[in-house]
Amino acid sequence: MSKASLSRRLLAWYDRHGRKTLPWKRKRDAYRIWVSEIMLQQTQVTTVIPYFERFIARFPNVQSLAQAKLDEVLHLWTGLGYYARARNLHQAAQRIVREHAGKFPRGFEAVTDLPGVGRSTAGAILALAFDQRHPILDGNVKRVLARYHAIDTPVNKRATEESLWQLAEKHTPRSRIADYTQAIMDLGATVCARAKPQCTGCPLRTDCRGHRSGTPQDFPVRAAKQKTPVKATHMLMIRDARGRVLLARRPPAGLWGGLWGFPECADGNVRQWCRKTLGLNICTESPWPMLRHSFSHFHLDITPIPARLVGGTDRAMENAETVWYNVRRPDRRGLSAPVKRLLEQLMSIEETN
DNA sequence: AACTCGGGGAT
DNA sequence: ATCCCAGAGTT
Repeated sequence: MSKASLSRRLLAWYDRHGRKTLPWKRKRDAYRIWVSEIMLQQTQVTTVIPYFERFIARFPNVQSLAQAKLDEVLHLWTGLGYYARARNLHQAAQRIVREHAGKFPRGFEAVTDLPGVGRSTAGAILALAFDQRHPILDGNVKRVLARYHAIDTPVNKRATEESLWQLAEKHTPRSRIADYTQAIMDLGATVCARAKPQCTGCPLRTDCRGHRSGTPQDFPVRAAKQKTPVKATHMLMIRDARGRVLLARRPPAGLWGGLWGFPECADGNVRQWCRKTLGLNICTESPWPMLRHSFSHFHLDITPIPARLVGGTDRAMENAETVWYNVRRPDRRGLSAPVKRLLEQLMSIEETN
């Protein structure tokens, strides 16, 4: 047994080696901490930073976010993934303005009641913003605790996760909660990294059972998952006489919910599908090379098919759900990563014309 | 308790 | 190519 508690050693390490210059730590503002915590769900810090900077520059406070159009919020989320986070963030901002007079709530129940905020994110926000004592259990904490206690049951199982919550609660100190919360995440992100943990520099190594086992990298244990299936789709890049391309808004929920994308069809007669479904006559050109887009649960093989509109533009195709998009002048819409990439390729073709 | 939901960095 | 990341919501 070590003399000092885990939290005490962790805080001493944090005072020397913690990350204190992250953009959302420039000042202790619940709004900024909330936005950062949502962006950081299942997303690495280095990926989030430029998105966070742009988002805060455009929406510096909860009022500006609440008043924004969803299309613009999704636009600033384009490429970040998990777009339900953006929809929930927008809706939660409106509820904070309406139900909490524009002030971020300080009660745990009120915070978890906000869409997109669960047990761990609520704990992190309240700990980091208001120094309230709540445990968190994100990927970093799971890894640190699973190694420290050499937990050999899968962490992605219910029972293990519940015991990890108990350990997280037990280790959370009575004071300096904000620093401790940042400290255990920083340790997990740097010293106690997923690969090649640097145990030499770890303040917990004296009584870490994972380190004692000799193979700390074997923790945490995860249940094997089945291999990801492959799906296929065709994205129709229909261009009119002016070089504009047809985009349609996807359904508000589900995959890429609320984002704008190309009409998609399965394999078959593309021209016939287009006439029956969209009421448009087109002539297709030779397909572009297939591109694979990988999700956590399946791969999507995308075949981009450029096509020309035959005949005039149908007035019915200009409405709230469809638009003839000018690739030379991108506007503020949410786009999935592959659609954004294809639009940029279309634009570079326009440039050479 | 198991699925669904993105994209990218690291390996 | 796989793994996993400051997880939450739905079924």
